[in-house]
Amino acid sequence: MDVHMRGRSCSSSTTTQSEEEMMDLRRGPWTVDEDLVLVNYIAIHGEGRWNSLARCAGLKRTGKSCRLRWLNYLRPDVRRGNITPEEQLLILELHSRWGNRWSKIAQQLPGRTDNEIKNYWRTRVQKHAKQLQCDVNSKQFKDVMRYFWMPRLLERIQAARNNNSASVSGSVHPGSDLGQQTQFVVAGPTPENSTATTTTSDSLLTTQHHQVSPVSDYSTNGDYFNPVSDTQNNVIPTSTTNLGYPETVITQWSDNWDYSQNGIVGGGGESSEIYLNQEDFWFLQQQLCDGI
DNA sequence: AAATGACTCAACCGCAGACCT
DNA sequence: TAGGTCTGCGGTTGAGTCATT
Repeated sequence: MDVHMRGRSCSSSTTTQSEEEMMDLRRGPWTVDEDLVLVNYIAIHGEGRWNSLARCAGLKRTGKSCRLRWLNYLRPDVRRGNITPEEQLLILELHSRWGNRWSKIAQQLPGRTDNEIKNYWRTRVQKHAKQLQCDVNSKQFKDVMRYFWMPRLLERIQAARNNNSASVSGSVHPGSDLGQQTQFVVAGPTPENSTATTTTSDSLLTTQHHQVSPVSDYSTNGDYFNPVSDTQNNVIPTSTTNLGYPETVITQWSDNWDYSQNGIVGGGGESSEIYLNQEDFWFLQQQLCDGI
């Protein structure tokens, strides 16, 4: 925080609770005018000292509210739009490492806010856990994430990279350091005793791609993972171990994921989310109940 | 076209720790 | 050093939007 903001340059000193109550502070959604006032004020004076900032800028808001509005919405480097597969992967990995440390996780995703990541986790990830009828912190669900969800995301990233490699070499997406810095730990029989593969994302992309069954022909039918037929019994060769699980399980899991469900976010095949249909959930639940 | 339910996400709240006087 | 204030974090809420019936 800027040291110069520590001083109380505005007319009044501290504002007591009762004074605040008398100032009929505004609450609820911000207006365009309020946004402009806040942005202009911060452009001149910098951020920080939110309570005095709110007073000096003439905003009838709490300092907290101003801070939140700035950090989560008005800041110029805030990224808008869907969470990309790369970001999803990073969130899953970092959450498995740090838990609900949203701000810490957000620091690893440039332009994303802790609020956004927290919302993503609650609306998407916890939803899957709920539908699988297991706790989001349970070992079973963590296994689903680690051994299935994350590899699928990696495949998706790999596929996207392959598609883009002709025109843009080596890019993940703007603002992401995924390709340069991030290390993932995904593989291994169990999180606790695993001989986990620690590698850069680039090499992991290659490695992981061989550890899970290949995706069926989404590139030609445009339907990322919509099993048309033969979803239970087809044998897809894998070149290495299937993370300690029987190959049939991995194959069946893979073939029952449905990426094509009409999107809550983005819609259809364009969605970056991974969805399950009812049969998928039933199947996964059976696997979980059987202890895989 | 209207009603209903599901979903998203901006914004709020309470708390803890840091900081200031 | 104590008390007050500020900041940042994680949890929660509810208005708005979209899809389905």
